[in-house]
Amino acid sequence: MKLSVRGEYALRALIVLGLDYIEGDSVVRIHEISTRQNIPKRFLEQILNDLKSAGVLESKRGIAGGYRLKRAPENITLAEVIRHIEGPLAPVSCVSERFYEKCSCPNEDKCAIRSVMKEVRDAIVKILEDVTVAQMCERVKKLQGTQANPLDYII
Amino acid sequence: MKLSVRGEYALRALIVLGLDYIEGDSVVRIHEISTRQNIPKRFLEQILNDLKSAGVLESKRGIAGGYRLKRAPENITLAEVIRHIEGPLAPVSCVSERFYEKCSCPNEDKCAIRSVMKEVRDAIVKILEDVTVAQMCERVKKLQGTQANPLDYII
DNA sequence: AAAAATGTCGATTGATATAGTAGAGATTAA
DNA sequence: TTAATCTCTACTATATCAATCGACATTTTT
Repeated sequence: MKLSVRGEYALRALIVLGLDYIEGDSVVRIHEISTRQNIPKRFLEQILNDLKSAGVLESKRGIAGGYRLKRAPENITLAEVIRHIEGPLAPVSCVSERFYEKCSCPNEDKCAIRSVMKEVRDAIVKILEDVTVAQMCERVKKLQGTQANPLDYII
Repeated sequence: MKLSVRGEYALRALIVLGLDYIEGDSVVRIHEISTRQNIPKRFLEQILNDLKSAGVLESKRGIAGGYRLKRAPENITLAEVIRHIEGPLAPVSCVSERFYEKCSCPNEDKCAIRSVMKEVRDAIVKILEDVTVAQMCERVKKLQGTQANPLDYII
């Protein structure tokens, strides 16, 4: 699958936004996410905007602007996010459900590689479709204890 | 993980060589593998040579030359092959056992993404470390019936 | 109305990886 | 000696990735 840096940044940003998520209109600035997660700001801009167009985030402009989750973190799976940012989860596109592409092998239906890669795909999808942003936030809390860890911030 | 074309070609070639594998000195020409599997010949040359230096294949030069498996197909796992051709199986190198690299997140030990990606890595590795070239050949036979399928060859 | 802090959008860049090609050489069997 | 093979190194074209930039739009505060 090989997650790109872009995809990793997306997930890191979503954790920040997930931890911040409260019903209400609270919003987090790009700059804050960038600083807390050590992500180049201009690059992060693109990514957040992309997640907005995916319907994962919403934004507020102007001086008190920023981003927040558009949906509850329980309803955002890693699979959805990664698919939107990176494309197929499958190791080869000839076994991808949503991004299928014919491959160059002589007979796709009877291809042994394909059958193995389908297993790999299923294993990946099973995990990534199960894990939500909310669960990632849980893990963060469990791993770090309930109070914010100073190391989470760049000084 | 995103298998590259190079990696896929390597596996396709290994299936041909696995099916051909008999104790003895029988050898398959690059040209034949290239034709049967629809792989650019000069590109395949590199790949087979690479698998040779990995200790997976051996070769014979000269007019009756070609390649064959150096070890029994039961002892060659897909994990080994892909790792040699492509590098890490893990989606991010900060969870790779053999190709570990530090990532840019603020605190790697307490990183939630890392913990998910570790699960993904384990799932991938479990499959790919289990499946051998011999098993791939079994699957081919099962999928195609015991006699060679004409579609296997480019006419 | 103006200023300042934010998000928005499209283009550009530099580095690296990928897929493939090319040429000259070494080895072996007939 | 010839012809068919593998071997080795280099090259190239294209795509992708990570990041940067500039100009613009929106909103709040003063």
